Amino acid sequence: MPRPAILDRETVLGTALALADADGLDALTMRAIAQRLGVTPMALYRHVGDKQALLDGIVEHLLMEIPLPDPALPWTERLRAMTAAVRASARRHPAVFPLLLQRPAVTAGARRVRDAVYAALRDAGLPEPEIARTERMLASFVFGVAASESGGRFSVDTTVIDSDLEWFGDLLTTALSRHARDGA
Amino acid sequence: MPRPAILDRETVLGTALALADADGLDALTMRAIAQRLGVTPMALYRHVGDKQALLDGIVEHLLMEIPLPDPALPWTERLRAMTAAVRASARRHPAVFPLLLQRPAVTAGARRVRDAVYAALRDAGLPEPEIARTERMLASFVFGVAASESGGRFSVDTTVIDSDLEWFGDLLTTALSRHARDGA
DNA sequence: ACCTGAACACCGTTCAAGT
DNA sequence: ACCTGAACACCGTTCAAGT
Repeated sequence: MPRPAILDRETVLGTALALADADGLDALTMRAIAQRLGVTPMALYRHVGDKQALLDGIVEHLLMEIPLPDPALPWTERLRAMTAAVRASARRHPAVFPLLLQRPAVTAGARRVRDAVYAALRDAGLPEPEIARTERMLASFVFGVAASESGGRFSVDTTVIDSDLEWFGDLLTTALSRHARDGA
Repeated sequence: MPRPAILDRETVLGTALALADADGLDALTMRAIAQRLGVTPMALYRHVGDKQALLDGIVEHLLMEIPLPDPALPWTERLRAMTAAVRASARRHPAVFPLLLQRPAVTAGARRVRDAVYAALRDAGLPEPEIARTERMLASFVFGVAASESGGRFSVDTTVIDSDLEWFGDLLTTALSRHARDGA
C-alpha cells in the first residue's frame, strides 16, 4: 500500500524560492530545503530531479508569477506595466533572477511573457519581420535593468531608476512609433 | 629567510578565470585552482582573500580586459565598438560575466568603462544632468544583451544578434541625437 | 613571508532498505 | 509509491606547524 505523499513539486519549489529569497543562492542547499520541509534531503529528488532541475523549476516558477497587463490597455501602457512587473519580481527574488538570463527562453513561462510583448509591438504598428528582434532587444534591456537593480550594480536609489525608465521608456516608445510610421 | 614566492594575485586570478571559462562556475573551486597551480588550496588564501574576494577579483580582471575605443572616433562609432567589445568579453567568459551585474559598479574597472561612455554621450551633445542616467540605461541594455547571448537565453545565432544590434543601435543613437538637439 | 597538513563542518548524490 | 539512513566523493576554511 502506497503511503500518502507528504511532498509535491510545487511545495518543494515554493519552499526553495522562499529560502533563496531569504538567505541567498549559497544557502539554497538540498539539505536546507529538506530541513524546512521536515524531510530527508533524498526525499526531494523524486519530485524535482536534481539540483540543476530544481533551479530550472524555480526560474520557471518566477516567470509564471510575473503578472501580465490588461490587453485592453494601450501598448505603451502595457510595456510600461510589464517593465514594472519584471523589476518587482527581480527585487522580490534577487538571488534567483540572474538565472533567468542563463537559460534558453523556450519554456511556457518565457513564451507567456514574450507573447505579451509581441502583442504590444503588433499594436504599435511594427512590421511583422521586426517583432521578434525588437522583443529580443527590449527584453534584454528590461532584464538588464532589473538584474542590475536587484543585483546592486547601480549605486542609486530605486526612485532614480524609476525616473530613468520614465524618461528612457518614452524615448524608446517614441522611436519605435516613429519607426513603425515611417517603415510600415 | 623568506622563501621565494611562487604565487601572486594576478597569476591566481588569471588561472581561475581560465578555469571558469573552460569548465564553468561549479568547477571553479579553490582546490581545482590550487591543483592547476601545483600548490595547496590554502596557499591561495594569502593572495586572494577568500572565495568571494576571488570572484570579485575575477570580475574586475574581466572589466579591465575590455578594450576601449580610440577617443578620436565619432561618438556613435565608439559606442558601437564598446558594445562589440562587451559582447566579445561575455562570450569569452560566459560563466563569469553574469557576476558583473551583481556587483556595485564602483571599482576602477567599472569606472574605466563608464567614463568612456560618459565621454561619448557628452560628444553626442547630451545635457550634463542626463549623462549619468543615459549611461545607466545603455549599460543595462548592452550588459543585458551580452549576458543573454553568452548565457544562452536567445535561441538564435550570433549573427542575428549582430543585425539586431545594428538596427536597434541606429534607432537608439538617432533618438539620442534628436533628444540632444531638441533638449539642449 | 609563504606554503603545507590535518581537521571541521559542510555539500550533492548513490544505493539499498524500509513501509 | 514514497521516504529514510548510511555512505562516497567532494566543498571552503581554521589552525598550528614547517622553512
